[in-house]
Amino acid sequence: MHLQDRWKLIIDELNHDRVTSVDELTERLGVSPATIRRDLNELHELGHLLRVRGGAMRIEGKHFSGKPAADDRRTQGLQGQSSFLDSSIVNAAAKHAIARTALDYLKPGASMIIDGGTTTFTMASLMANESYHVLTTSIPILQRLLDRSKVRVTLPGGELFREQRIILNPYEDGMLQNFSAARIFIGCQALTKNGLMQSDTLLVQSERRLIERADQVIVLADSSKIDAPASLSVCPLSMIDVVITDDGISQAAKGWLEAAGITVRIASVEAEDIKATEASKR
Amino acid sequence: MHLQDRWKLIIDELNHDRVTSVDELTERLGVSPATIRRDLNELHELGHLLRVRGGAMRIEGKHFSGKPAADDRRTQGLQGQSSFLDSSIVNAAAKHAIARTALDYLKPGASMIIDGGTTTFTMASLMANESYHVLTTSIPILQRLLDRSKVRVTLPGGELFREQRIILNPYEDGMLQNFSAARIFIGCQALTKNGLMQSDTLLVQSERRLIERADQVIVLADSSKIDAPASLSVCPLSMIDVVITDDGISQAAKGWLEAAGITVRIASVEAEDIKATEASKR
DNA sequence: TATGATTCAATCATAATCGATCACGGACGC
DNA sequence: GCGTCCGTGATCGATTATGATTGAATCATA
Repeated sequence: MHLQDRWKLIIDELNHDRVTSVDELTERLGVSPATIRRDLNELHELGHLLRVRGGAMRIEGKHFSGKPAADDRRTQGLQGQSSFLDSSIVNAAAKHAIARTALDYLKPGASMIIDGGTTTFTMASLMANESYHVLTTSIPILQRLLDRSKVRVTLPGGELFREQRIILNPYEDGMLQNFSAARIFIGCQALTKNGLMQSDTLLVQSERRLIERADQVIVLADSSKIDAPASLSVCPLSMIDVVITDDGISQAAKGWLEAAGITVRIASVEAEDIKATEASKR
Repeated sequence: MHLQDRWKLIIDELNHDRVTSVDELTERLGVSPATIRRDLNELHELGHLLRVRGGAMRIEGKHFSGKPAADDRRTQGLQGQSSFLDSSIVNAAAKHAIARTALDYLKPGASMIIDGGTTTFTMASLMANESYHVLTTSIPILQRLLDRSKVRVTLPGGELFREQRIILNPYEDGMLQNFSAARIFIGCQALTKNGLMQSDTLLVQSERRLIERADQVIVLADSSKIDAPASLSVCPLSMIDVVITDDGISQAAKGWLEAAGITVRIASVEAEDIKATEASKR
């Protein structure tokens, strides 16, 4: 019984029952309450469930009972709403590693833009409570940052788009005009030779604007996104500075990314371990 | 049997029965009356039911047939927001009645501004899913309106102020400039002859701007707010069009409000229902 | 208005749960 | 073989929920 197996079973359990308890999971998974608590806390941190006293509760909007594939694909586009059913646990691990690696590019005092998306959402979840200044259009990320007391959060004005869970002003820039960020962290539907791709028109609009306000563009994309199908181009490769991905990327893909002048950063599980080690030394 | 389970069962019970008693819940859930009372009080404070002597009553217009999801989301949305809802339980019934009465002033298609605050938050909770257009600076209200698919929600851009849970741009109007609302629904710290009062400088700033963008100003203030102490004036009485309060308001206060040209609307606290409830139990 | 019954909030004692910490044991590389 | 590292389980003090008790408040009835 490994960590990933347990996590999957816990999520399954919550997809079935609205709430579950530490005791129940202890019995069902055959591990100690301490381990269950650790798992629940971590899953809570990553936004996959809601920790409550005595157990955990499902996050509404993450429950797709019975209807497997079709729904899951649909939810992939939803900001911060991906359930474990969308992508394999392995993929989640990759996203986690990528998000952690992205943290290297933060430094206290810096301004940054964080776009909506599952990986950037994970990144926001892992962010330390430091004196960052974050601009985001994503409601889930806003919620995540609510309890980081040192993080300044700015929202551009606009209208709420429920499906994407973003705030967007189609007509003017509003707050954006005054905001200038050192970096933008951005997810995507796909990354191809044509550039950064999305499949949602609204996202394209939103992201094009955001990219303009940042000096450096950092793309968070797990390797399944590379050369994946998507219809709309947000920006060409030439505008991208860094791509953070996992070790599933092909040499060929790495090649044409670097040929476009992009720094390709590979977040492996080992790299994550190293980071954890370094962190614990301090 | 944990808190979340009990709460769900209590809400289910009310969805089925409209009223329920402490005794009945005690027996059905197998916990002590003390726990039931605590639960009912908390649920009342969170706006999920109406506490009455001996038990609890369903909030009219808040019946979520069969599907637990709707209720769960509400319960969930309130996690970690108890600091936001720190009003006394005594006034909760009044606030609820006031919020309900305020709904009379809505009509589909209308634009409105909803200010932050406990009473306006309750109002947003009770709002039907109609084609309203709402501008708000309040994060909790935004969260509440997330699942009202027909309601257009607009946010002014700006920075997050955690303590007040609002988005505010101290320097410019942003989206506000383009927004024009038929009405603004606004809460307050106090309502005196000097006008609408707050005690938080940020709120004053924010509210002054909002009031300017609305044709009609509707104040939601339970009677304890009348002539209560507060230091900062948001606007004079002359700018207020309607005050919705409960029947605890004194004749004198009603007098000087009406003398200022204000329509005073008194929301009945459903006293009849409560009496009928108790009678039917015996 | 007076009285008894019921309900209530406040208080305290107990039990459950939690997070932090340490110890054990297997996996892995040297 | 040997040590290091990570995940797990166990322990302990602290926190939090629950249940019982009590006196006050509220209500129904006379």
